[in-house]
Amino acid sequence: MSMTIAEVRKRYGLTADTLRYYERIGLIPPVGRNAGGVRNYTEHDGNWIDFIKCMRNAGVQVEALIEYVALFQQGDATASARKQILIDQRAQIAARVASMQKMLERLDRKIEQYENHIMPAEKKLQRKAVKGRVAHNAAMTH
Amino acid sequence: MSMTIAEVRKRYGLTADTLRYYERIGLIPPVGRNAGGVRNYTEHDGNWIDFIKCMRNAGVQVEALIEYVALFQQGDATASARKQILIDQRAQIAARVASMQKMLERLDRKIEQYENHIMPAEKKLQRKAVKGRVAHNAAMTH
DNA sequence: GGTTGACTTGGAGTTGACTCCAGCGAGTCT
DNA sequence: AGACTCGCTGGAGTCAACTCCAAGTCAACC
Repeated sequence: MSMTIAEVRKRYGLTADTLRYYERIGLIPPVGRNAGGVRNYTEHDGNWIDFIKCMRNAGVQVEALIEYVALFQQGDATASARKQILIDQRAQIAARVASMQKMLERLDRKIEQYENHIMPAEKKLQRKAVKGRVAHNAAMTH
Repeated sequence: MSMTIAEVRKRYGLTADTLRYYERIGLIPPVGRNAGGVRNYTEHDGNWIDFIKCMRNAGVQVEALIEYVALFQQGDATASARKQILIDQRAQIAARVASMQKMLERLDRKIEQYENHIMPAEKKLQRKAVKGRVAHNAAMTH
C-alpha cells in the first residue's frame, strides 16, 4: 500500500535525489514519514508524482507547478486559481505542439529533398560515372 | 540585400548576444564581415538562423545542430550523415509531440473536472446556501 | 577633431533544473 | 557487536544555454 523512495524511483523513473528535491521545493506535497523519518509514499503521492512528471515532460516550468501545488494545499477556495493555471499551461503546451508539428512538416520536406536531390548525386559519384557537377548544397540552405 | 546584427535581431526575435553566441559555437556558419569587421548577414545566413531557431523551439539540442552545421560545411560527401541527423531529430520531436498530446487530453479531463465538481461547489458557497460539505479536493489528485 | 552610437571580442556571470556528496542514523544480517 | 544497506539532511557542484559586461574599434555627424 505504501512505497519506499526506491520503489517510487523504479516505478516512475525519477532518481531518489530528484524525488527529494521535488518535495523540498514544494513541487509535490510533503510525503509522510515512518518513526525513523523515512519517507512513506502513498498511492496519493504516486498520483502527484505521475502528474508532475508528465507536466515536466510536456515542458511545463517547475515554477508554475510549485504554484499549483501550493494552491492545492490551501484548499477548495483556490479551485478557480488552480483551474486557471491548468488552462494557461494547456494553452502553452498546445502552442508548442503546433509549432513542433510545423517543424515536423518542414523536416519532412527537407528529408525528402535529401532523397530526391542529394542522395542521387552521391550515388552517381559512387558509380564513378560523374559527368559534371550536380545538385550542390547551396540549393538546400533552409 | 544584407543586414546588420540589429536588423537580424528584429527580424528573427533573437538577441544580438545570442546570434553572436550561435556563430561562435558553430550553430550557424560563419557570417561575412565588412572592412571594419562588422557582421554582414545575407539572406542565406537568415535562412540558417530561421532553421536553427525553429529547431531550437522544437526542443532540439544545440549539440545536434552544431554537428549538422559542421557536416554541412564539409560538403556533399556528408549528405547521408546529415539526413540521418534530421531523421533522428524528427523522430524525437514526433515522440515529444505524442506525449504532449496525451498531456493535453489529460489536462482537458482535469479542467472539465474543475468545471463539473469543484466550481459548482464554490458557487454554492458564494450563494451562502451551504447545506453540508461538497466535492472535496481529495477527489482530484491526479 | 571630438563626441556619439552601433558594433567588436573574450571572458565572466546567471538561470533553471537537477545531481552529487559528506556525515549521520535506523534496521537487518551473521 | 560489527558490518552492510538504505535513507536522511544541508549544502555544494554541474550542465545546457544563454546573458551580461568592460574595454576597444570604427564610421558618421557636428
